Amino acid sequence: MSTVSQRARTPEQKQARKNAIVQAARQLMDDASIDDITIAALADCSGLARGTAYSYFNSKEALFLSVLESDLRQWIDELSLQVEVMSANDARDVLPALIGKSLWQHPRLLDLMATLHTTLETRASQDDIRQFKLSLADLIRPFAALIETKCQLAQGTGHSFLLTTNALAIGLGQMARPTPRVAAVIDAEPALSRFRIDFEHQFTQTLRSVLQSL
Amino acid sequence: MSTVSQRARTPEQKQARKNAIVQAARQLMDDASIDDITIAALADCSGLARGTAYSYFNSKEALFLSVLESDLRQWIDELSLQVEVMSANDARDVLPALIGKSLWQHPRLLDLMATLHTTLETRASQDDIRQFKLSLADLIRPFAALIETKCQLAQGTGHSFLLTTNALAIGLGQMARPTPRVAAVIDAEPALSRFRIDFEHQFTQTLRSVLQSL
Amino acid sequence: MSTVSQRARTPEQKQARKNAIVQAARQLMDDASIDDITIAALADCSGLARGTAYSYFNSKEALFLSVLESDLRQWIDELSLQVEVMSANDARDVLPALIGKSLWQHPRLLDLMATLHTTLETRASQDDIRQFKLSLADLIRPFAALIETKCQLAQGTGHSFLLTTNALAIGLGQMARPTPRVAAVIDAEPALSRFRIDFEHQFTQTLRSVLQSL
Amino acid sequence: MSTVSQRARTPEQKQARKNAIVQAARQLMDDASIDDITIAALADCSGLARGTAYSYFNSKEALFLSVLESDLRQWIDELSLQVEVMSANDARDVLPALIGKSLWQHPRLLDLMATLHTTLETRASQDDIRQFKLSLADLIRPFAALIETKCQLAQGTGHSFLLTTNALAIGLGQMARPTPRVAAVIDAEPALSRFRIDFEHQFTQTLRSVLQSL
DNA sequence: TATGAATGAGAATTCATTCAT
DNA sequence: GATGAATGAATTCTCATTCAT
Repeated sequence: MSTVSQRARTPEQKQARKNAIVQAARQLMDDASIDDITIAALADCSGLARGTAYSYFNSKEALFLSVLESDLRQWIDELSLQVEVMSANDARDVLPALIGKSLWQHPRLLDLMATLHTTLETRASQDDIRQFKLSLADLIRPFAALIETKCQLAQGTGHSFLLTTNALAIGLGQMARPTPRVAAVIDAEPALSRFRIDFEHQFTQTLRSVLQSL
Repeated sequence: MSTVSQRARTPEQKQARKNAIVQAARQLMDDASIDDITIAALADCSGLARGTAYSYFNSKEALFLSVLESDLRQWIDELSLQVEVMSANDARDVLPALIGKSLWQHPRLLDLMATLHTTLETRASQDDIRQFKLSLADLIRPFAALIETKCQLAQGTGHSFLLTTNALAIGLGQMARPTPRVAAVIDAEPALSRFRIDFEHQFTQTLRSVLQSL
Repeated sequence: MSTVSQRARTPEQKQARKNAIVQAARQLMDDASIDDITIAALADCSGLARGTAYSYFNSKEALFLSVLESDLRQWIDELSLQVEVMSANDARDVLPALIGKSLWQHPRLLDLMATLHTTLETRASQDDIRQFKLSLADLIRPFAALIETKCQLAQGTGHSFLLTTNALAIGLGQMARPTPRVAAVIDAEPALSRFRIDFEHQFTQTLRSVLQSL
Repeated sequence: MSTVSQRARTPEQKQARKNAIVQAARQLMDDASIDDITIAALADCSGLARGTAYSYFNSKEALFLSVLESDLRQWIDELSLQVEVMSANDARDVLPALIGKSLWQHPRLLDLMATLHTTLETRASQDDIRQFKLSLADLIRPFAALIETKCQLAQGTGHSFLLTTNALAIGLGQMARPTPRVAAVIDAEPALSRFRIDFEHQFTQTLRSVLQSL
């Protein structure tokens, strides 16, 4: 539970407040799924009042859309740095594993990506959706371009590649991180061993194939 | 709204009841998401009482787990027939498109697959999960084997292939079938045209690459 | 807090349940305004669970619409008996005072009538409004006819008379029964003595004039 | 959205501010009920900040009490002019229709009058209530006197007449101006045609009877 | 088995008002 | 006086599940 300054007046302070709320959300996501995180908990955790969250976000969904955007931005930034220093020879070989590894290390991002279509975009307002998607598009564009360059892909192929990346992150992310109860079942039944999934391996393999064929 | 006989006594009658409920669930899924389908509606639609559903299923989740199992069984059966008559030469080329097309024609299946890890397995009891997963394993095994044979894949690769298939079905299925509100946003903003996704194309492409490299 | 039988099965028992809830509402209205009565309190007072109220009424508003209908029915029944035994000579003279007195003795009815247009009909669903209004029409028709007969009024005049009655009940009812705070102000300021209103007197006077001129 | 000068220092400027807020309230009342008008909207519309409204009014209720007072003052002034030029012969005949017509043309006033006892006086502070009522008394006194003179009524009868006027304005005003939803129900059901009310007619009739008998 | 009445937990959101600046 | 960020109380309604009959 972090507390912030008294009252946000300047745009910077306001942004700081937004960040504080987003940060609280991140924290809570370590121990609970989005559905189980209440605005009350969020408020407590960020040291603000229940209603204050709503001066910064239109809804719970808008809030988590913001978390996703911010997490995604960080992730892409991180990755971009690594991709940029990559030799063009390696890129096709190394990129899939790099992404897979990175994704696996960002379970919150995997959660958010899976929740996006299921819950977030289902309940958010059109305006919030639009804003999020436009930001997302801006975020993706240069990254797709960078990948195209490094991997010497045809124009437009970068987007397609990221699309598949996203689909796999959602699908494999869910399969590879079962809830404790599901994990217990899988572990207890030898016949279910096939359902124990190695995210990084599976993800990398698939993405590598995709990249090969582009 | 179908009505069934007064009282199910024989195992056959009981199975008929189960089927009736599953059938009602299928029907309702045409117009609503699982979350929006209430047990009350299910009861009405199957001509039974609210409580009766609980004589046949332990929970709402267990019920939809049954729907998924049943849908999946049908789907695999259908597909198996088509794969079996496939010439081994074509298989690698044709299989991905075949699966993609078929999946796209079974939106209910796409919904169920996406809901499985998110909701169904999260809330169902361990027993129900176990039962479902064991059935699923039985269902998949011969299909994976068939694919391995037809496509001349190494042992175990069939499973891996189906894993990827599943991940893509979940991820791309969600992206390619936005809710009306999301679709409206995408359609209204030229900058978002990239988010309009051709499921069959994207799916087939990816799966073909995967198959190629196995 | 009254408790009722375990489970309402027959239509009679169900009606009894409805009545019990309505009765609880009546009870609570003695000490609080409709706005201040929560469904929770209502449930407690009727010995039922929160949700149960909603199997009998679609909304809080629908519930109070029922209270109003029932109170009105009783009131009209009572009054009808008295009007019926009235000599035709007296009727025009006596009716206004009778109504005025009776209304004054039914403060809950005054409250409900005032709330009807303000809150109840504003928030209830169309269906609930329709049902209420149709019942109301049925309730009023014979009463209006009775009045026409007794007071030897022209056809249709009874309705008009009741309309005015209603308007005065609403308006004068509010003015004549100020909240404690308002009453305190009026009592403390001599200049406001005119705002201390004798409901029965004012009501009767006005209604008598109206009746005279019909 | 009107904007006012930077800072009110002189009493005139302060009064101007108050007027600006009252004016904004009037504007917003054209499209929304008092309950639906938020202080935020009021602030926006008057070009002031949320908190500033509270330098001029103790509460939302006090504010609308001011609107009512001001509207009532204008209305009485208007009407007084017309009554003053009335011939004493006509007065009794013409006054009810004049008031009815004028009231019907001031829907905002009807709203405020209906809200007065229901909400405004219920929630305002004693001081605000006192102040309002005293102003009201001052407002009414000369008008009542004027009516007494013109219509040759006994002393004190003018007040009584205005009392009835108020009651009818409240009651009939509500009945004659149903919300769209209620109107839809009434229009759709032939059995409810009696609930479609002609305010001016009903009001004038009743008031004329009252006046006759005074 | 079948029924369907009863249960009751659970949480987002609004908005008048305050008060630090 | 003016501002507007922060506050936080307060409540309806849904719906999966149970269990008496």
